[in-house]
Amino acid sequence: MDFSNIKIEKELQIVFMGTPEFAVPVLQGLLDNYKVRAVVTQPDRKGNHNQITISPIKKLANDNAILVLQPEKIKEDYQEIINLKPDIIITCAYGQIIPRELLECPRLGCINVHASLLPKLRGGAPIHKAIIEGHKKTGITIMYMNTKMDEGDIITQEEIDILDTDTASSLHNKLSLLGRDLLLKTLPSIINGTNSRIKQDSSQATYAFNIKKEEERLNFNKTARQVYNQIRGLNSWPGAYCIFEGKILKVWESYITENYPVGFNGEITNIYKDGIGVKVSNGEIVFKVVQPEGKNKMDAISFVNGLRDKNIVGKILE
RNA sequence: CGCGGGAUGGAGCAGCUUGGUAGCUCGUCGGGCUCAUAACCCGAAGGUCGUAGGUUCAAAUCCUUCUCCCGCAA
Repeated sequence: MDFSNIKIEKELQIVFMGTPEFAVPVLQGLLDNYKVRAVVTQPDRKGNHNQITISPIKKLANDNAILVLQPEKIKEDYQEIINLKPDIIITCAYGQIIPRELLECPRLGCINVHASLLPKLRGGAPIHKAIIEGHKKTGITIMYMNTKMDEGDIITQEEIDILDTDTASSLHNKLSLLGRDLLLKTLPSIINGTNSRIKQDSSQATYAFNIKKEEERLNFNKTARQVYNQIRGLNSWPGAYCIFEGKILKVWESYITENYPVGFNGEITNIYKDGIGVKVSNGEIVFKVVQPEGKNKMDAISFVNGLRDKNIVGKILE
């Protein structure tokens, strides 16, 4: 065994930038194999009431006694990172565009772990969009960063199938682990300079920008398949919703039936043993797990049981 | 102190304004009917009404404290 390489790697100055749960396995993988000099993550945010939410990455960094930096605007506030003289910066779902000065700082460059097969699905919500748009496969791309969103040169990619039963949450977890593995597999070649570097074909690019509130709302004029994809594509965050009697009703789980009910799109067709049937343009979808405004998730039957007027067949969801 | 909803048997809710024997739809268990059933009928178990304190003859209900959950907004 040649331990000299490992020694060099251990002495690398690695800075990791990331924020949500998706980046946690990636950072953990790095920690298990390398020394991480510092972690950059988004500032703490105020949640409900006064509760302050710190990012999962900050939590992990704290547990490992690693320096944490949380610039409000990385675009202006990056000198502290440069002062660390990083050899390489690794980002994964950080949440802000990294400025040129920082990109040009590390001798091995800035590399990013992105959850799609670039140039497809550039942007902040590639996992959600892959499911919502009904893609059959997606994957992980390890790439060099530039000043634009997910447009840098590709180092390596790995593909994964999207199952019909996948949700954004399950796909998120698979991709997160795949991202970790692919990064660890690729990193040695980046460190010794033997990696490949392929320009993206921007004419093939598609985009997956962050989900807007309006994109979370169900549209029952669409097909059962489209509604189904939207529901599982937004599970377990932020959730698809519709309006029932003036209030938000989130829908977490559903399935498609073979029925072709008559009536308006959005009309409640039936109360089944395991859910609420709703008419859509080309058939019927059944809501299995829902969540009324201000309440916890519950199975749809419990929701019906708790209603004052349980006779909701014929009512319209908007 | 960003805005708002909520905590009541295993689940989901009502009751609180106008204090006075704990209610509804389910689930569970037992029995019945049935070729059969997720259907129907009969019966039973199961709750210190989130925590702590206060007012009162009497508090799920009124007042105050704390904890936790959730929607929106960031």
